[in-house]
Amino acid sequence: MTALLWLRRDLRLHDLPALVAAHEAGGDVLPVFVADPTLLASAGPVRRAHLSAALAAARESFDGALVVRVGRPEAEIPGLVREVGAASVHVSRESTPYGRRRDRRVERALGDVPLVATGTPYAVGPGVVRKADGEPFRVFTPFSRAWQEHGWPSPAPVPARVAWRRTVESAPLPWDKDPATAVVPTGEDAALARWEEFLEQDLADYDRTRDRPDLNATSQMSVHLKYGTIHPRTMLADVAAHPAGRSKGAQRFVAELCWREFYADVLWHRPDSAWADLREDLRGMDYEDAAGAAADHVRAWEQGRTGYPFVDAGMRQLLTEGWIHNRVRMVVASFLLKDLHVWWPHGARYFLEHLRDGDVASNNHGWQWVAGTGTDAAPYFRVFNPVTQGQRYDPDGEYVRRYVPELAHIPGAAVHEPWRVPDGLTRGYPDRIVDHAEERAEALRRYEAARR
DNA sequence: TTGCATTTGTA
DNA sequence: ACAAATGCA
Repeated sequence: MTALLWLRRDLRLHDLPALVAAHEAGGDVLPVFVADPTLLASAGPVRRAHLSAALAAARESFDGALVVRVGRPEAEIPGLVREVGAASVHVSRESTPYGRRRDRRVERALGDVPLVATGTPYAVGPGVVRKADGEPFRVFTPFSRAWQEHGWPSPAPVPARVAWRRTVESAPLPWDKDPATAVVPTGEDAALARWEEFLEQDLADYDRTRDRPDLNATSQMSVHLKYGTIHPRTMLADVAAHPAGRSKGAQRFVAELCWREFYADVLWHRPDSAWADLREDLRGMDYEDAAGAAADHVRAWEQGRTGYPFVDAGMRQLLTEGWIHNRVRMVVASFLLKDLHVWWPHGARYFLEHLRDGDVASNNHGWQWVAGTGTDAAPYFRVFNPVTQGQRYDPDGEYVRRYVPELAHIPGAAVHEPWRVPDGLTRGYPDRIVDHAEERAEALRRYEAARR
């Protein structure tokens, strides 16, 4: 008897309840990944290349047994079940709108063979934490308190001596590596190695260093959470057992993990919030046409040529590394939304295409947070100043100079305002495409008009 | 009902 | 200091 272990965003061996369930089914286990053309279509070359590398690493973790198929899951999974005579298919429960629809389709196509969901990619399953009246939370802080009080189980043990099924042909991994991917190690071993490094070097001071993109002090674990090369429950257990586990830094790190859980919970309750404004009263807001009148502005934003160095450094980090520091994500998002008056889904789609850690729940709700259309009250003051943000969080200008070579000749914090430096704009760096003070006022006007 | 909290900007 | 909206207990 064979149990299929269908991996989606769980490319690991440790702390994987669905693997425990597949093993306990009693026979051998066949791990499979289905490369779904629908999901691949929304991913740019960086994410596809990273997925390919993660699959290659997972195949090693699974002792060579991982089978990869390319096609629609509702065809590939039942086909593989027939091919090997599997009695059950085991997965982690999915919580995104597309994933939930897909799993319903696969369940129907499987007929009598059960699709068994065990666990989720979260410490607490989306939909579980509720207010006293049973309704979901709409604000992060109360959610995080209830989430902490609810708690989570210990990491799941790796079953001893899993009998991997090996008689099945696998498709080759169909995507090429790209230069950016080579610099970010992937796979379960790499995830654990990076995690240990972060615990040792940066956890204790995380509350003070996390907002500094010049320091490389963040965990860089988002990509590992995205592909499931580590489970957040493992991370929470390691933080709790760490000497600095009760420090301000550790508390802050746990809060960041909680943001991920909160946004998955919001998406669980409101699948439409992936691409539509949660706040209905702001749905009539006046936006610029990103493909029409604002096309030149949008292209400048995408290419990192807005004339605002902190914004441009972030957008160039995205293009070269497939990743942006979180503080800078908020600043570049605010610039597209509040300075260029473009609707947030345009930015969210661009991020998902280019970010190697692109995750619908975290990414799109993060964009809604910046837009002020999301779950938070208090959007009225949420217009980031691209210059003062740079001066505050990149105080020596090192982050800007790292990504914007046309400004490398300007020392110190002066790099944040090259238009005030005599030879600041002489090496090909553009002048500001808009005046921030004017556009901030315009954004507030549009916000007020929409609410009336 | 009322007090509290809110990844910020400008004065 | 204050802006000034909203969810939550």
